[in-house]
Amino acid sequence: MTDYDFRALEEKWRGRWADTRLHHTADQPRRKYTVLEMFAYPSGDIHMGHFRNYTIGDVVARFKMIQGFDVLHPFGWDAFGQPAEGAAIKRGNIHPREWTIQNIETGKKTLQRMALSYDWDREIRTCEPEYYKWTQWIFLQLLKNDLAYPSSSMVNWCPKCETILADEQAAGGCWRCGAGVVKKWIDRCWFFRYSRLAERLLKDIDKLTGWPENVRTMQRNWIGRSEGAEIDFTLDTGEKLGVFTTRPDTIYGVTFMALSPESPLAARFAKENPKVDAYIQTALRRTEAERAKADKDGVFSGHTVTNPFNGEKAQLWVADYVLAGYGTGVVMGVPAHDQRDFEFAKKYGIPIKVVIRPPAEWATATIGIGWIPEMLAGTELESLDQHTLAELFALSLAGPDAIETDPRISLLASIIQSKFLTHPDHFAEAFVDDGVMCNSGPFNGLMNREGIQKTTELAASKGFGRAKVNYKLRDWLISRQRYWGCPIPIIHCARCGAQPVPEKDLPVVLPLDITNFVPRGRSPLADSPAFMKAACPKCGGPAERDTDTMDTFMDSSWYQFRYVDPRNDREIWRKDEITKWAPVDLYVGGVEHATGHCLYFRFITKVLHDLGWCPVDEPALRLFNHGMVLDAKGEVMSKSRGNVVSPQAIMDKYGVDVARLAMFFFAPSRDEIRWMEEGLSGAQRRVFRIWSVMKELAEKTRGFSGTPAQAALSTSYKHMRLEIHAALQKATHSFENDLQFNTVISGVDKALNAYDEAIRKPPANDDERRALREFASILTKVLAPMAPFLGEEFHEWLGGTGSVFRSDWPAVDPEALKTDTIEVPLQVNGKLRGIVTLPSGATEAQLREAALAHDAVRKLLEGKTPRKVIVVAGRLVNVVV
RNA sequence: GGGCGCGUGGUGAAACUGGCAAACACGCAGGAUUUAGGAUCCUGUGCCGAAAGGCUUGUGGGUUCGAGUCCCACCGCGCCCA
Repeated sequence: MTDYDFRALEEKWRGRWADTRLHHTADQPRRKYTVLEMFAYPSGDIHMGHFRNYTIGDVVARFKMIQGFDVLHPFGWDAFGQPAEGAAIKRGNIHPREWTIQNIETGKKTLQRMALSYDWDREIRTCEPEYYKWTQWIFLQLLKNDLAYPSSSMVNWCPKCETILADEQAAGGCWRCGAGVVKKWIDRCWFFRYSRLAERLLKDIDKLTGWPENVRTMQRNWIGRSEGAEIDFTLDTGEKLGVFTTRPDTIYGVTFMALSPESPLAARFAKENPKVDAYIQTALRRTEAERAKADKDGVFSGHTVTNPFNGEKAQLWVADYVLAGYGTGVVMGVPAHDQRDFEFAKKYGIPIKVVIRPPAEWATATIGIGWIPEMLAGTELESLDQHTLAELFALSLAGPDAIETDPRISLLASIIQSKFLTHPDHFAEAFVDDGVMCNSGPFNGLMNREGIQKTTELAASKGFGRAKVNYKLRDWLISRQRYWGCPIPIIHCARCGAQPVPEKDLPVVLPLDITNFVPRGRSPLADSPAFMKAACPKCGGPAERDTDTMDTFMDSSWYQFRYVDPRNDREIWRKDEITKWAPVDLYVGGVEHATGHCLYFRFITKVLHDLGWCPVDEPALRLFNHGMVLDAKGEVMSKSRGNVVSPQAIMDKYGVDVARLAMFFFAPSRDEIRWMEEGLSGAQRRVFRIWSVMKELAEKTRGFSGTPAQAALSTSYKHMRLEIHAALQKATHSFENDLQFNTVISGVDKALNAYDEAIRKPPANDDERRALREFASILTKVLAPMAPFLGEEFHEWLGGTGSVFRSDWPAVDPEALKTDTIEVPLQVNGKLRGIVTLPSGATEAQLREAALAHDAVRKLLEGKTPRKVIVVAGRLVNVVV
């Protein structure tokens, strides 16, 4: 039976923490540590994923507290967003704000139960004017520094949410509802010049040594830097048409050009050609996924372009495999050397012109030559053997250029040119590898890698092209046609155009008297005359407010630093406050934010740094991605599956400490875990055991303190001491580095097992009593970050005054980790054949001697001298026969 | 298709810079105690084998005195990007 009563324990310590303001942030930190978990979107109550995320951060925060750091560990709410409107529409009688606040209150209560060491005085909520005033202020700073601009544009549009999405939110379907994303023209929307910082965001990834390698790679790919050239083609209307390509070496292979359906030029052609118009209409209604399909299609625009390198004309098509975001929205079609162009050309019978000569093996294997002999019937090439034919064929792909080397090629080449190259059916795929340039005028014979440079140089010298770096990263479109978000602080005046709201007039308050949130393709704010009506800040004349609200990723792009001075209404924060706490030392959250939030968050940090508001230009030194919490079958928990485990129910039944320990023991923090009930009973048993051990120890060792004399301890007490110091070492390392709390707990278990073994014999002297006391003391400290209530209670039992989190972290005693003897495995030819016990200090010679004297080893040696004996000091001996 | 990561007992997992694979638990089996137990304690538990012994970290190669760990190929799974 146990008298462990978690309810009483929790109540007692929660009260003390409140009374002593334990989690209050220091005003003047000496040694600071800032730990942040990604804040929560308040939808319903806190779930298991949150529970895991936040307890992981809490362990580190509490560990740092015991170590004597002044910790900033705050929490807030990502409180704007569409689900609030969805709930309002569905239920009819609740306002998004009301729904949000209710959820925050519910969630906050749960978090407070979870014993998280948050300083709630610093709580922030992005939907409150005191917060979003500064979101708007940041917008104005961006505008002032030419980092924000208005535009009309073809945008990603989610037909279900009826709003614009940024590229990263549209990839693979709407990030929020999953619906297929289509394109739509929007007359007025705001962009941030993300691309202007692309190079810095990329380069500084190198500085993020505390970030997981996969996130760094994902960000690099996302930014997608590519080097190439921009070549000006001439449209038949006389206009220039700039095309970005990474393969200027294939410029002579251009047989067509393709425009993305969302490009303004395509829109223009649509007006003069109904077929083009019809195609664009269809294409824009397709989702990204549909557009990425294997079967490429397009329509001839009716126009041609001229290649400045050779004056050749190429048809200009509109094709939806060309994405608006790539370069200028035009690609040059080189079917012989690009797989997508190849498929497109094949479908529409566009010629394929080889300009990089593939090796013979490739040509015969991928193109196939079986069709050739038929064409050669009746010519002098009729009797060629397969091998020669293959070689000649590969050479002939270079066309007339290769004629001189062998007259037979001339004939074959002419067949190839006339029959084959215009009938691409024979090709199986494009040749995309490196090779020698051919059919490329002055560049013939160059390796194509070199050709990339040479063609670019030629274009530059002639003025029709230039070297260029392109990024996949597009500017960040932040306008959303939704109600529940931060209003964009812009006033539109018929005379003066878009004018920023003066800083003194911030915040532009989101009106609360809106009742209809049903998406109609425009912001509900447009229907509020009271909100819309404004005076132009420039001319004072009648004007209208911008109807849109900002992408909620904007709210979360700067919150990390608002915690340093969350109630400031005069400036975003006092500069000395941010200097105290920035950067974040540890940021904990899910990997799903790798390229979205985590990149925005870096972007805004850099902007604020450049403007002098932030001492660092990277927000977080270290990022830790925890694993997901799945159900017992390994499936994602969701309401629709009906497999949701609620942290509330677990805490009701087992208490917070048990719930936390169970979670930690399942797997390392970075791995996904399956939530299984057995884990809870196991954790509960462990807590009962620790409770009774501690109870006994607190009583029996009262009055003892200090380090026991190692020599006075019996073997089992020495071993107990070794295990508790090993656990301490493990904890010290793990709480700081890998966050593998499961191994810390197993270290505790091992120590407890060693204790059970030792205590079979009652302590024989005061040093053994001291060892027991030390054991209890270390156990308390190791446990405290993970199970804070137990930590506090045990600390008190051991006579500690004040909180365990204001005590100190014990040092590992190297003496305790030493053993008198070591067990040395003996191997013969790498196979384990025996174990000898030797004194710890045994020399290499002694190890060698002991090994060779060992029965099993001698038997296998059969009197022969070993060829070699490998002795690894303190580890093992391997005898090689 | 490209990039990254991961494959270890019945289960969750452990293994520092290559050095006794399976720590620590869960489960299971046997025992003790108990009015009882889904409580507690003890013992056992990778596989094959009666044992001696042999085998074992997805599969196949390689490097090494020695490989879960390093290298190559393949299979399977996951994530991200196309």
